[in-house]
Formats: sequence, C-alpha cells, structure tokens
Amino acid sequence: MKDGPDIALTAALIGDPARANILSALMSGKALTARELSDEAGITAQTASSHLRKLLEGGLIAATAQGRHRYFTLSGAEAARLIEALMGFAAARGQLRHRTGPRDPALRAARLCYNHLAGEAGVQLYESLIARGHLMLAPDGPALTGAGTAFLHTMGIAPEGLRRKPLCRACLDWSERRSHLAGPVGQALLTRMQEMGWITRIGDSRALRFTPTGRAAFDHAFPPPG
Amino acid sequence: MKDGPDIALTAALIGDPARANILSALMSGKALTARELSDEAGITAQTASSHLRKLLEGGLIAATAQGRHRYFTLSGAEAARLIEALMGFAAARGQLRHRTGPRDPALRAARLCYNHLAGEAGVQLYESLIARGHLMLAPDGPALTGAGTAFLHTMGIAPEGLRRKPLCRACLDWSERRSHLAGPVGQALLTRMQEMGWITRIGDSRALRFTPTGRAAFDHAFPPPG
DNA sequence: CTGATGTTTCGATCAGGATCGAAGCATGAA
DNA sequence: TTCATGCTTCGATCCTGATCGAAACATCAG
Repeated sequence: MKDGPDIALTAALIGDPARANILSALMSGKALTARELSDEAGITAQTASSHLRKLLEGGLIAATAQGRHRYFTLSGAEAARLIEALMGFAAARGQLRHRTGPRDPALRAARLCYNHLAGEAGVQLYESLIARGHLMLAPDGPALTGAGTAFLHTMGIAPEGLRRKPLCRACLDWSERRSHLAGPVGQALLTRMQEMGWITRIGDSRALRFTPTGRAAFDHAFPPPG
Repeated sequence: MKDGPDIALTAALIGDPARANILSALMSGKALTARELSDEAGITAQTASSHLRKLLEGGLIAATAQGRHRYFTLSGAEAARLIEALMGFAAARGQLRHRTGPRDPALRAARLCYNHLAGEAGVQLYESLIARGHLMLAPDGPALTGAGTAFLHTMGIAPEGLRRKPLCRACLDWSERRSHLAGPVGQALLTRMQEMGWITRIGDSRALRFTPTGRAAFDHAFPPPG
C-alpha cells in the first residue's frame, strides 16, 4: 500500500524478547557461541538455534564456523547502529532491565581455548607475530613465513614436525573481539610456554596465570605491536 | 538476564506490518487522522484505533484532538530517527514494498477543511495574520487582536457578529505540517473570499482553485511572512 | 432536536510463531 | 574406532495478539 522500505520485517525480528536478548548480548562486540547466547537469552539451545537462523536470514548477525563451535557477531556497523538507536529510544523512555554479575576478569586476561592460548594474551601473541612478519594473512587463513619458522626454532619448536593440515588457524576470541592463534602451532606454543614455566593453569578452570618471570619473557618474545 | 534498555518492547511495536505502515505514513511529517492512517495501513478503523493506542503508549506517536478528528504525528525527533535507522537498514537489505499513486498536488495547494481554507494557502493566511499582529497566540489558542478586528472589517467581515465560542482555532494541516486558521473567523474568511470571486471549488472535491485576480488579491491581503 | 461522521470499546475468532523434547548430524578428543 | 560435545532439524503443543462486526460515544451540521 505504501512505498519505502519494509521496516516491519526487521523490527519484528528484533521485537521478540529472546532475539532482543541475543542482540543485546552481541552489542558488547564479542563473538559468542550459540550456547552462550541461549544462556544469555534464557532459552534452550534448540530455540536459540531457530532464532539465530532467523537473525542470519534477516542480515542482523553473522556467523563464523569454528570447529564444533559457531561464533556469532552483529553483522556490521549498520546493524550495531540500529540496535543502538533502539537502545537510545528505549532508555529515554525508561524501559530498563535487570542486570547480572560481571564476568570473571581472569578469564579475559588469559585462558585455555581447547588447547591454545586465548584472551588478551592470546590476541597479543597473534598480533605480535603478524606485526613482526612471522605470520602472513592469506585468504585461507594465516600462514607461517620463513622468519616465523626461524622464530619458532628459537622458541624450541620444530614446525616441520607438526602434522595436522592447517598449521595455523585464526580463532575468534571469546572475550576480546579479535582473533588469536589456533592450530598445531598455537597448541605447540602454549605447550612450550607451560614447559618453560611461563604459564600455569588455575585449578582445573580454563583460566591461565602467568608467572612473574614468564610474563616478562612473554612480553619480550611477543611485544605488543604499536 | 541482561542489563541495558529493553529494546524488544519498542521493536515489537514497530514490528507489526499495520503499525509499520502507520509509522511510515507519518514519516512524511504530516499530521494524519485515524481514518487516513487506517486506509494507509489497509485495515479497518477499529483495528487502527487499537494500534494507535499501543503506539501512543509506546511513545512513538503523539495525538492532538481536533474536534471530531484526532491528528497523529510522530512523537518527535527521537522516534523519527529510529524509524529512519530502520528504513536505512531495510533499504540496504533491499527490502522494499510496492508503491501507490502520488497524492493530488491540487489538494496540497488549497482545499476545503470542513468549512475553512487549508493547504499551502491556508498556512500562508494563518502565518501572515500572526506575522502582522492580527492574530496572537494565547495558551488556549489563537486570539484576534484589535488590529485583527480592524483588518477583518476592511475585508467586509464583522467579527462581532460571529457567535460560536472560540472565534479562532488553529487546525493542524493535513498536507503541510503546520497550522492554519479554523473556527468561525476562518470560516467567514473563506466564505468572503468565495463571495469576492477569489476562490472557486473544483467540482465537488475538496480541492479549491484561485482565480488569477483572486490569487493576486490574496497574496496582497495575506503576504507570506519573511 | 435529528442525522451524519469520526473514533473507541467490547467480544469473539483465528492464525502465526515461540517453545521445548527427542533425535540426527558434525566435530574434536582419546 | 568410540565417546562427548555443540549445534540443528523435526514434530507437536500452546499462547499471544491481530483482526473485524456490532455497538457505544463524541462532535458537528442543519
């Protein structure tokens, strides 16, 4: 009956409480898994899967397959601005919700992601390797350079002995929003750092702790770029 | 489960197709009646009434009672910006709708509103009267000044003979977004201008047409301010 | 006053979609 | 390979909310 864009489709997508919770959680900029999002929204994994599919079709979010996980983020700046406009309007009308406790800061600093280093330290390692030319970003993922291979030898790692298909993989970080290094090389680096006593595990949680000397050695080996 | 504003309420409000149509129609900035909005949305008046109540409660639109009409507008810049963000997102995703024929431009230029002059000419008359001090804006509506009374006499109108309670009323314009003059004085002015041959009616529609000499006389009597 | 028009309320119907249990599929660990 | 975990699909249930007919209410014209 009217011209102009159809705003009902997108608005109805955001209008469901479960989906709105999912989008609000993604407004932190973090990449979250389907399970984490279902917890945030207070629904089961099946229901979340259905909602995530709809949000994908509506172009509001984007997904990245990552092993047996699937990481979801907002689709881009356009979507973020839209949610932000909605939040601004709702906040001006005094429509607020309850809040929950904050996340564990130790997990954000350094943690185990499967078998490699994640968190702020993981991002620092990854970006340092790229900035110093040890890692190159190819279309199909990061790849070790000659300088990178030599560097690994100085760390006591022989990349030639590693098997599995892609030696390096970029892994979306859970707390940061950027990538860190996964794959056999990432695994070998963490194992080596544990052998050298740089890093220890906190209990049986996923949190990792640097020893004082380990932290200094880590910052020397992987200086943060810039 | 989460902190932050509750965006689902507002988004669900916009998410219904009928309500989205109403909001899209109001994005023109015009003030529209409930019936006009129900036509735009393709629903009956009863259904539109229900939707309009919800939009009012949600703070997206505002209403102004006007005799037996109720004029609706977007509630303000905040709401307009929100709809605009939605339209931008939907347009980028290529979600468009069909379009209908354009409105009659003659209706926008000058038309009958009950018994007084509306459209661009109506707004010109109203604002000219105010700019020249013939009309004063009081809290309870516009009021005739002494100069205004004298001016009406030169037009051949005796406001002392007019009865009904508020001699002047501001009437939200349908095509323009501003007010024009209603009430007995507005009615008398239009009647007089028709008597003097300034204005004729086009068929039995609501559209009015100025005669060439009438247009000149009108612009002389009610020069647009500024 | 009476009649006409614009709007709202009431009541009932009905469909779309949110939800979850159970099962199926894919990936990674051992 | 086998097992565990993350995610998706299928199927069925159930409830919110959109819709409209009829009637009530308010305003204006005559």
